[in-house]
Amino acid sequence: MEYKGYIINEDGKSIKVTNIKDFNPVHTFECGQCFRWRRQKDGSYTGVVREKVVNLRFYDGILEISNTNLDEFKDIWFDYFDLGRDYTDIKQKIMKDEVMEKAIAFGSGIRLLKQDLWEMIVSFIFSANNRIPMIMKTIEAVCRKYGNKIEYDGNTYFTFPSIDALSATDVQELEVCRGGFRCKYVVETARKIASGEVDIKELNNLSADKAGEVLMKLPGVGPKVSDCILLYSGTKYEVFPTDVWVKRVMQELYFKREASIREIRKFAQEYFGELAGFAQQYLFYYARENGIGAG
DNA sequence: TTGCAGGGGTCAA
DNA sequence: TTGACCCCTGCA
Repeated sequence: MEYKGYIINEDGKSIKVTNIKDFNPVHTFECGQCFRWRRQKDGSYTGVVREKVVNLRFYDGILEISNTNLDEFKDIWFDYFDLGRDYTDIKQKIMKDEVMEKAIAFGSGIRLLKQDLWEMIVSFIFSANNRIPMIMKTIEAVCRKYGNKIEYDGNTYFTFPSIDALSATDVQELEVCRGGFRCKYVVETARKIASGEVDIKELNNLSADKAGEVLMKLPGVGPKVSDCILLYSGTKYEVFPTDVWVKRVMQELYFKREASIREIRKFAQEYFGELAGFAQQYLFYYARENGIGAG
């Protein structure tokens, strides 16, 4: 069966998608954009997306996804893995200098996942002033406590909780998930969205700046978290989330001096234009994995 | 063993 | 513009 240029075989348990380019699961799942994909001993990745648990492996240009089928490929995975986008072309366009050449070579298999907007809002509120392993633990605990149970391959997994589930809880209860001072932001945010005070369905129709303004009405969401939410939900690609790592790599490799977050964002958005978000992801992964600016 | 700094920012003063 | 902030890890 062919679907939008990909040849897909399904056997009732899994699908194999051939002709996948510009994809490497390590680059994609370890580049800081997602928190719920876990590397298995055999090198495959298992993750929860929407109501599904799947296991994924990649070899010889073949993307094999277990516990799914062709209908779900069309409905979920094609968009989720951004398979309609030509990353070869994107990379060429943002490879403007030697820095980007190195960063892109290093993370050549990064794809920006189109993840659930609500899940990104909560996840990146938890990310503020926090470390990745800790963020993952907290999110997992939140799913365990407030999500729905899914059984797969002898293990129990949990879906990401609904807006209603988190708006109905109270801060003290959420705090057992070890989210610290961010818990009050998450509960308040859930309530503002549930009540309709902040409308997150309209973000697609707004400019990136306006969409950011809407998101920043939510407690715990500032410029950086807002950019992450927009980028990793596939809502806007011209944003340039500037955290401490991106700040460091930009200072060291572009500015050659101290520069403010504001200045860096502005520069990047002018330099990379509508593809700034992609550039950020290669730069972030390159900086963090190589400890650029850390010493 | 204990103690302390600091982290993929945001908020409030 | 600057400190506090939950919790945890790394390192004296």
